[in-house]
Amino acid sequence: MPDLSNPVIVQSDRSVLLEVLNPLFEEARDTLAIFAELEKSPEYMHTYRITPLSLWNAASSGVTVADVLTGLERYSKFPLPVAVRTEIQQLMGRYGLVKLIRDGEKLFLVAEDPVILLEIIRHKEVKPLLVENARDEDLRTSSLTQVEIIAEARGPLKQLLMKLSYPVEDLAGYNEGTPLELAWRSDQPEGEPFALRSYQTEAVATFHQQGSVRGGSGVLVLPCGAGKTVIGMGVMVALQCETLILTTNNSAVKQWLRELEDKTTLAATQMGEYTGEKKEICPVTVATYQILTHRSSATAQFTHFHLFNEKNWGLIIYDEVHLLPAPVFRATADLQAKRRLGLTATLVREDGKEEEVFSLIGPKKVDVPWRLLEAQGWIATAECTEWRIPMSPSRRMDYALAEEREKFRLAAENPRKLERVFELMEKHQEDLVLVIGQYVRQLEMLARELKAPLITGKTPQRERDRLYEEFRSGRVRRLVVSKVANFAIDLPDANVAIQVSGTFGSRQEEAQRLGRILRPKQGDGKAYFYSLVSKDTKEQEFAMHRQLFLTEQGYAYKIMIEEELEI
DNA sequence: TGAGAGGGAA
DNA sequence: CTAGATCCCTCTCA
Repeated sequence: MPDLSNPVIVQSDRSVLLEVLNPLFEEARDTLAIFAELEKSPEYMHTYRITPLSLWNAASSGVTVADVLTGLERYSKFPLPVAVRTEIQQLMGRYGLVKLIRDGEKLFLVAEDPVILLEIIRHKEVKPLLVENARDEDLRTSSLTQVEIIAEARGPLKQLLMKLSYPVEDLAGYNEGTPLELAWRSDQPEGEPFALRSYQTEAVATFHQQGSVRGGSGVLVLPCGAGKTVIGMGVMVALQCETLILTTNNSAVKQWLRELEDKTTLAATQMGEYTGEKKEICPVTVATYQILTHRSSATAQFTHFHLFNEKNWGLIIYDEVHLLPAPVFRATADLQAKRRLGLTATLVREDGKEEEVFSLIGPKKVDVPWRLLEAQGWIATAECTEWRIPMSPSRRMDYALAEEREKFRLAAENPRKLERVFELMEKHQEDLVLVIGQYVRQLEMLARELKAPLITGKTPQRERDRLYEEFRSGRVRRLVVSKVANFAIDLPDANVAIQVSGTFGSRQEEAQRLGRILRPKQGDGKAYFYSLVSKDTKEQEFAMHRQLFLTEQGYAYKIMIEEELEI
């Protein structure tokens, strides 16, 4: 029976339309997020797509075909297209059709259905990954259900089978690594003893699975502010082994070390950093991705890959796994016998290598919904507004005549944004406001007009520290910041962010910037995020793409349109 | 030994 | 697609 009051339309190409203004929108969105990817999020109608990977990620975190189908049926206006129903069954059923298991030192690829196994081992790229006598035609009988593979081929085989649409369930287990004793510190320096939040405890347990082969590798998806570091440390405490932590930049390295020192019993001598600055190798070592991707100019070899073998790591933590660079994937393919924990706020990568994450780090284990955190008061409620601001008639003319590549910048630097910034400043006099933008020229102008300090990449660290401190103490209530805001985790919290320009459509960027203002606040506890874009321009289009991530995370954007001036 | 500038990379 | 920022290495200067 059609029920037109429902918010969802499922189409036979596996795309899903969701009405934003429908009373069931939020419920339906939270359901779709479990097994579908958000593709577009304009004001009134969001588009999701059910992909093989989104189904496999769901399957690996325990979601069943029945869950998906009933979820879709509950919110759908029309009966599910039969084709979609069968495709979901077939695709989702493929996860776990083939498994990797271990018997002593040997690794086997296993399938209950001999036909599937035969299809796989006949494949010419699979063949070289099997042990020699398994390649022999004569050994293949119609009832063959397992075949030995070369142990080193564990990673490459999983990648290859992913391409052939047979996502492998890897149950071959792990090396324990060198043991390392560590625990949470009971003597917290600052009052309250430290305790994991309930969803953090659950996340650790789901990853760990009491050390069984079902746990031990995979990705935890946690919204900004959910405490990724804490969960990483929780896994370390559960596993008690030497650990390599890989992260995006130097300040994140410092942050991990600070947190480890503050919250665990590890002694300072047991942890170190492996970066451009220092090359320490300790039982717990924190390194940047960048140092691993560095090649010697003479030999073009990766200079620091030896770090992976310097110690018998029992766990590798991939912080912000959506940013993990390609060479590190290659190294990780050879590390499949080590436990691997990926941490991220989103599975979506701008380079589209989501399948590599699934094959080589592991499938999604846990997805902590943003709404849970908000409901429990761990993050602030944010009000997001996009202001569409027209350009002056003369600028519109310039825009129309400009080269493709100049258009974006012309729109981004629309001087009429300044008036809106002043108005917002007026409204938020008592608040701590960050003005964030992409073009230094534009920001210099804004800083001058607002009489606020400016921080860009050129600002020396000392100067930054001083300004951060002034801001933190409230002596300075406005800061103008460039792209440094995307990376600097030491930037103090604010409760208002005004984005005057952003890059071409990076979803992560928007998220990082919003993350700046999401810590719970005093007062009305609310955070405000404003994005200023020039009306009817490329900038407006790119803004839509950026907002995808926030919509995915459960934020609603309010669109405000400024009136044209009379000519 | 450490700070700082300059260049290349992704 | 740009412009901007970061990181790593190397070199120089005290």
